[in-house]
Amino acid sequence: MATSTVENYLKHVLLLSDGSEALVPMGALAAAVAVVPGTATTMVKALADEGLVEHQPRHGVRLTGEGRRVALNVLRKHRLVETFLVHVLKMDWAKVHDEAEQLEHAISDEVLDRLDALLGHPQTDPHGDPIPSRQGKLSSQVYATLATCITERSLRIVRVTEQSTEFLQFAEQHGLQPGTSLRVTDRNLTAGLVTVRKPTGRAIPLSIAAAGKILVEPEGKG
Amino acid sequence: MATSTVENYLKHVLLLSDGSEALVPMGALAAAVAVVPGTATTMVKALADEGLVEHQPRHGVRLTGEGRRVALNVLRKHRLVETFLVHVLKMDWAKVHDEAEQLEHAISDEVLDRLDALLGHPQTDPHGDPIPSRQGKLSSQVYATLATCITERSLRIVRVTEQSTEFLQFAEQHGLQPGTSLRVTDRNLTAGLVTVRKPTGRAIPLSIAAAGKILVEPEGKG
DNA sequence: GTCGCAATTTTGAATAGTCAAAATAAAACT
DNA sequence: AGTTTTATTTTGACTATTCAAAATTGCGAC
Repeated sequence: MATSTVENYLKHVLLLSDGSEALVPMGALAAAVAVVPGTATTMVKALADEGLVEHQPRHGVRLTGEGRRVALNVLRKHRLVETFLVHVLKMDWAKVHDEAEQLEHAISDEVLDRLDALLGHPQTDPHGDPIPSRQGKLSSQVYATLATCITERSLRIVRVTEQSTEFLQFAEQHGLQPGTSLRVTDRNLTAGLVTVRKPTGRAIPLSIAAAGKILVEPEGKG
Repeated sequence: MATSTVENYLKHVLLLSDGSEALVPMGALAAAVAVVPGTATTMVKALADEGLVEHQPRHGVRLTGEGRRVALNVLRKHRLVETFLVHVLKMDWAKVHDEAEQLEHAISDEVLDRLDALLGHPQTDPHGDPIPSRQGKLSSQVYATLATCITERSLRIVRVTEQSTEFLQFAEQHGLQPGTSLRVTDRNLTAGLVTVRKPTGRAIPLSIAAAGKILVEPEGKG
C-alpha cells in the first residue's frame, strides 16, 4: 500500500499536470510537496521504480495509469472530506483544506463510499473543484476566470482554484464563493486590477492574479 | 507534535495500565503495539527523554502527567470516531476499530469538538467504553444513554439525569423510568431523533437531547 | 557556436522507526 | 545457593524520508 508520502507526491503530480499529458517539472513538484528539489528527485526515482510515475531525467515526471488511479483516489478523498467538513461539521471554508490534507491519507475506501452517500454523491467540493468519481473520472470542464471573462455581464462563480488560507479567507470575507453572482465592472490590465460588483453590494477590487483564481460561467446556464 | 507512532505507544500504555499506577511490562506494550520487544524498549527510552513516560528499566513503563494528557486525547479521538462511524455512517460494529485506529491520529482537535457536538456529547462509544472528557477525565462507571447505546438490544433504564418537571412528566407519561425495559429501534442523528419501544407498547420518539438524559444498561447484568 | 544561469541530479549525512539476534538481568525452581 | 527460564535490553543493520551542498546538464542569450 502506498504510504501517505507517496500518495501526496502522486496527488500533486496529478494536480500540476492539470489534465494534460505534459511533464511536470521537478521544481514545481518539489515546491508543491514542500521539499527541496533533491528530495523530489530521489522520491520520484523511487516512484518510477514502483511503476507509479514515468521519470524523464532533467525534464520532469508524468503519472502512469496506475499512478493516476492512486492519485485520483486520494483527490477524491480530499475533496469529499472537505465537503463533509463544510456541510456536515459546518467548518470554516478556509480551514478545511489543511484538515483534509491529513485525513485524505487516513480514511479507508469504505468510509469514503459512505461519506459520499451521506453527502448525496456531490459533484464538486465547497471550492467548486470537481470530485473524481469512484471510477476515477474527473470532469474537466474549462471555465473563464475573472481575469479573462467579458465585462458587464452577469456571471456566477463556479470555482476558486487557490487553496491558501489567506486567499480563501479574503474570498470568504468578500463573499466570493462558488454560487455567488457578480459581474466584472472594470478591468485594467496595465494597472493589474479587476473590479467586480455583486448585485447587492459595492465594488470589490481584485488583483489580476487573484481574479485569475476565480472561475466563472455566464449566469443562467447548466 | 507527537507523531502517530508516539501517540499509539502512549495510548496503549494508558489502556494497559487500566486506571492504576502500576507499571506496564515491556512485553505487554510490545505486543499491544505489535512490535518486537527490543523496539518497544528503544521507543520507550525515547519517550522517557521527552518526558512522556517514566521508564524503570527491567520493570516497566508508566505515563507521566503530560503523557497521560496526550494519551487521553488520542483515546477520546478514537472513541468519538468509532461512535461517529457506527451512528452516522452506519458502519459495521466490528470494522470500526481498525478504521478509528487510523483516523485517531489524523483528526484535529477542532474536528474532534465538532464531532462531539454532532453526536450529542456521548459518554460512551458504541461498545460502552467511556469516552474521556475534553478536560481529560475518564470515568470508570459510565452508562450508555439512549442516544449512544447500540440499537435493537434489550436494555433497562438505570437513571434519568434531568430534574426538570417538564422532562420528568414527559418521561413518566411514556413510562420511561428507572427499571423500565426497552430497546432502541431507530436512531437518526441527522434528524436528531431516536425511537424506542417498550416490550409491550408502540414506538416512542425522543429528541437526541432527551435520549441523552436517559441512562441504560444491557438487560440482565449487574 | 560558446557561455552562463537556472534547474536538476548526485552525494553524504541525518532522523524516526523497525527487526534479528546476542547479551544480560530478574525471577523461579530445584 | 546454583541453575534454568523468561523478560528485557543492547547491538548492528535496514528502510523511508529528508536536507545541504556540490556536481552536472540543458537551454537561451549573446
